[in-house]
Amino acid sequence: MNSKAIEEFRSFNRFYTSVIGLLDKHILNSSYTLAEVRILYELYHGKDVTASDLVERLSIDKGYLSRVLLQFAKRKFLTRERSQADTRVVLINLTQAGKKEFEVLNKSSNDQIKEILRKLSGKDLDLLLASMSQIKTILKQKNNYEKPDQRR
Amino acid sequence: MNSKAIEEFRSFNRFYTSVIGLLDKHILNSSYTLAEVRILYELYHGKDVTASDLVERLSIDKGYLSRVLLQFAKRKFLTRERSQADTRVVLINLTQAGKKEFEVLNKSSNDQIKEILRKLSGKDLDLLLASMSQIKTILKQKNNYEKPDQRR
DNA sequence: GATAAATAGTTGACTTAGTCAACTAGTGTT
DNA sequence: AACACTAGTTGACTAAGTCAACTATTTATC
Repeated sequence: MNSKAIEEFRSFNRFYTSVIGLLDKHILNSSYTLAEVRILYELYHGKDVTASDLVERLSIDKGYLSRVLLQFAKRKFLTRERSQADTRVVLINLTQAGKKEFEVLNKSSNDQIKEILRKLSGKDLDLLLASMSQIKTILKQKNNYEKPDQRR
Repeated sequence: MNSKAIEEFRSFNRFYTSVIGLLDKHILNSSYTLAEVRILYELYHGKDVTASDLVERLSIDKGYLSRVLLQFAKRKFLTRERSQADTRVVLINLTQAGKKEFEVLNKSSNDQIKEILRKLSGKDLDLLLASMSQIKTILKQKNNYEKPDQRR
């Protein structure tokens, strides 16, 4: 099979790993774990999110998650209330403080990316976004990256 | 500024993070750390590599690296000899066993990617690779992802 | 040419993120 | 009612990575 293609694919992966690494490193200066940021992201973008939802979406250990959520609760970033329908599940929602916290992180990430994009010409920016969209649609159609394997 | 662009960029990053995560998870089944695999990769693709080289290229802690290299040396995956020119530096090279070890890992990764690419039509494959190359050239020109900040 | 400053790599001590398994409490199934 | 199953918590642990101090050597400065 086309080993050139494989090598190019892997070359891109290495390259993009370092891109993501750079962006992540930036966020990590904000004294939050990557996992924590992702959790905040999910909570910010959903309502009545459950721990199981997060476990599934983020492929994170539920024990670990439980502790992270406990920390967030202590810091008043979120509220947890038992579901009426099923009292085993806890519905999680960000408080105003939690939303604020996420927004600060989010803005900082946006600013960093803005800085990167600002350096590009309009044409390059268009090309870049088109290429990204292209890759997403091609890889999404056949594979299921969205839902990684279940975690305990 | 164009906040749509930022959101698309970030959306791609999230998506590709999960792609890479999936690929990495695969390698991680091989009882090697990601860092270890990268180290093997660098050693395989270069000769007389030094610890400092690796620290710079992989943005890895030199203490941690030192221990990983020690393990590899114990397992006879590599040789370390003092440089004549500068006796502080140690020149690292993979042994046959080390090369073999990397090749096994490498083949396993290749097979996994082959599996992904196999599902694509020839046209999609071309588009995919073209998009990847596009992204690389656009992002590389203005930013320096290749050389992350120095580590101690 | 001696002394200071810098660099390569090692070591020890430690922290933190994440894992694993066992457990409680509640729900669905027969 | 008994059984299996799911949601979430807790305790015990480990691997990965960090940080700082140290040795040995090289380079720069006076």
